[in-house]
Amino acid sequence: MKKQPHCRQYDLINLKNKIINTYIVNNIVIWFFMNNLVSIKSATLSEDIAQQLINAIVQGHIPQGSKISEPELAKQYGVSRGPLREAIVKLEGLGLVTRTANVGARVIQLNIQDMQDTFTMREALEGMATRLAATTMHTDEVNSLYALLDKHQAHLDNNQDEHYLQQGGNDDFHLRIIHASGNAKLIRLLTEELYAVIRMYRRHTADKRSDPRQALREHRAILDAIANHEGDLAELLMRRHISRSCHLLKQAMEQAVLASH
Amino acid sequence: MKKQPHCRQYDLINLKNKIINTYIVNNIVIWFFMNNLVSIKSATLSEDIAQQLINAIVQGHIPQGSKISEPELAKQYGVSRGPLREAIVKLEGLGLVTRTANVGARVIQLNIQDMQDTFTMREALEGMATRLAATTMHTDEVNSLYALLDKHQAHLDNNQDEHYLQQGGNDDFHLRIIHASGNAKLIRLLTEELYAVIRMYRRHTADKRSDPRQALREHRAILDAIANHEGDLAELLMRRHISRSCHLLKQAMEQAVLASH
DNA sequence: TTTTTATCAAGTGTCGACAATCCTATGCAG
DNA sequence: CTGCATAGGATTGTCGACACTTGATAAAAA
Repeated sequence: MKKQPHCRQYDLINLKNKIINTYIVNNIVIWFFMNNLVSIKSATLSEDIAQQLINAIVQGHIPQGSKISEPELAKQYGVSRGPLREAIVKLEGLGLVTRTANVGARVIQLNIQDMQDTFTMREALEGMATRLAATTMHTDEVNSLYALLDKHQAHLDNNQDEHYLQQGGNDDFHLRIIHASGNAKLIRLLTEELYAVIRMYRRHTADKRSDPRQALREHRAILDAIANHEGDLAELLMRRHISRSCHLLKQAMEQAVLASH
Repeated sequence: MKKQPHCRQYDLINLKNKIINTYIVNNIVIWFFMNNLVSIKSATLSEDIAQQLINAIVQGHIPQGSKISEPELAKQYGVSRGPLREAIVKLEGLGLVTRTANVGARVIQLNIQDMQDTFTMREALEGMATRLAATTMHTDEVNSLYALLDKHQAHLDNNQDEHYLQQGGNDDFHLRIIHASGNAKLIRLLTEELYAVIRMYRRHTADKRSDPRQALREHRAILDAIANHEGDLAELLMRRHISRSCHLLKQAMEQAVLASH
């Protein structure tokens, strides 16, 4: 078999008269063949392992507080310890594990104090993102967000698929506002680093206390402020919204602690 | 020579009737012998290399935008490529370098947009830290900070050693407020991750426009608000203070760009 | 019994080597 | 001269092996 030719960043290559479009985004290689997705994989093993580890930790397959054994995981994922260690270093940077020299890595232990600290940071950052979005967001993007909220409303009225809002749907609104801020640093920190821990907290506490209708009302108020380009108000409302969800999560965690005794 | 016994975390060991106190803090090993500092070094090579690389980049010994060659640096620091790679992964997490698969790492290129994005994040985070500090700071800590500002005032009145304020002295005030917030996540992000890039920006732009007396006045106003436990006001003042320094830095960078043409 | 010391397997930190990929230079065809 | 294909050196990604540390167990001393 002929050796595969080079695939460069955002490159269009011609392989035996077949047009293959190759993208490399964030070190993830994506192959299109005649506009159809052919293959998608990380360019390096360590990227791959890191992503798998993040998912495993967030979803609880690797329990919180447990020790991470390098030889064991290496065997499990079928790689050597080199890429695995790189992945662990990355997880340490994300705050998902803590490492001690000559001892090893340990998955973080969730607790109320840490959760509040995290949500306080999120409050500050996402509040700022909302303020920025309010000053720069275009009318069509605002309308698109209104349509998203209408869809959420429809989901609630039909009283079906309520899980959708609790899972990804609720995040859509937040993520799109964050991206609308246009601040690359802010986007990276909130969406790549902080959200891993936040999703972990939500995953591990079945927050049935949260009221989707109340959340939707707050989302509408925030979007109204953005549509009117009222940065101050938008930031204030977003901070209150996050602070409130933090409070609810705290109650759920306290209840879980009581139930376990 | 007898083999050295184990030195565990926060351990007190007895080596041939000599009392040696061993601390391991943040993977940095510190040895005391009869209350005198004997030796201090990182527990692992990668920690050591990472710290040296951070300093080299922040102080410009490794120029911005330059490519990082693993074999070259490994030879230079006298280590193998393994620990060096771990250090580079860490630097990527700090946002000091960007990595591309199969190509390598590159020191970030400073520019005005990135600087503004960074300072906007800092504004949000340090504003929140100031708000938290205003609600929790004790009287003695407030007085200690007033003493610090008086010292700064004395430095200014003597019109000597003005460099002290520009360098570390100015940061003292900010760092102590951040620590007073009591939010561990916030402290780590601001002091360990963000400040590396911020120091890099200040280092590479001789910001002679900044007026130490004005900065000192603003510091006093912030501290007054903290002393009165006015969280809202303290946050507002800190954000304005940071926004102003961002504006000055931007002017300096624009001037530097013009001068280089 | 209690405390100290020695021993040992498991795990982590580090290294050198090989395979895969990228970048540059050279040659060739048009 | 320009554009494309190929070849080569240099760099990155990955692997297996070895030295040192750790934590626990067993032996020895008080």
